Amino acid sequence: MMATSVDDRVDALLAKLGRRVTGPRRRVARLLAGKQGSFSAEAVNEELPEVGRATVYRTLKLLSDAGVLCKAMLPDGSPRYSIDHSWHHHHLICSSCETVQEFRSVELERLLCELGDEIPGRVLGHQVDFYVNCPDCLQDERAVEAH
Amino acid sequence: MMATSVDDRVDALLAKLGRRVTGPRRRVARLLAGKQGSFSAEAVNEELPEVGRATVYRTLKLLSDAGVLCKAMLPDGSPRYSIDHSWHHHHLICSSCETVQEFRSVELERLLCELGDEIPGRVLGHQVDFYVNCPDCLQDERAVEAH
DNA sequence: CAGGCTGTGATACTTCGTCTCATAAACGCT
DNA sequence: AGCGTTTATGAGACGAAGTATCACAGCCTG
Repeated sequence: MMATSVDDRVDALLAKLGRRVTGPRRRVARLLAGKQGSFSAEAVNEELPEVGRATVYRTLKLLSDAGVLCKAMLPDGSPRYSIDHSWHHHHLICSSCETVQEFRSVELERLLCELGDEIPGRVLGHQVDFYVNCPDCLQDERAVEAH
Repeated sequence: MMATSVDDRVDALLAKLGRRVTGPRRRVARLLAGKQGSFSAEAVNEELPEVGRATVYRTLKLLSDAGVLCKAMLPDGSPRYSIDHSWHHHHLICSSCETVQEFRSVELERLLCELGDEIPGRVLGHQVDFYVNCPDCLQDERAVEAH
């Protein structure tokens, strides 16, 4: 059944990590599975009053570390989580609605890799963010302009 | 005289912005002028106990907006300020000592610009961060390994 | 079912930044 | 220089976001 597939995947993930399968973790995972776009830790916390705040934060960190979630920073430094759909990607961050979208470019990746060789020291990773106004927000903007 | 050159530049900047030249602003600017590398707002605050916290934050924002300082985010989202030496640049962030360095590449800039055209919506800006272990930290690491 | 870990949740605490507001300082004008 | 307007300051309250603590619960193994 569909209803159990999320649980199954969470079970498998936790087993792989040697962590226990618990009610709160399932509840968080189920909520996330049903979410579109990006969300803040605090939003998750508010939507799950039956799960303690500490546990929400712990679980988000757990899932981030496991690569299920990915954490992006808004321009002001506040984190947003989103389901990690693809292995290595970058972000399109809407400055207006604060939504985060994934973005990929083979070319970009290749260039960044080349540049890494010229950088003194050891390169651990990189991050590219585009700050944008997403199509939806542009639409709204036009609607406002037209009264 | 050398002693007044920092003040002169701050005076000119503030005049250009239509802001007042005040003691606290001079004190912050003088401190920053003598700094190497990157620093947190709180560090500046601690080094200037005679300047109020709100004023330190306000002045850092002022100088950031004016392009004198530039604000980079550590992987955990905490901001670091550094003197902005060149107009458009990206960052090398050491995960170990948390130092931020400037980084520039014409090629990268061109590619990012091209990619911007393909992105749906309006692109406002972009940001590229490399997470590294800087040469100094690698040196220290080797020293530790060798007992 | 006993005993040990792991996980949980209430809550205190910390950190970082903003807001408020009475006071003080800067600056243009004369 | 003195005056009045405007802007800036600083003490402290406030708020948001995340972490630490710790007693207790519940899962798992033997």
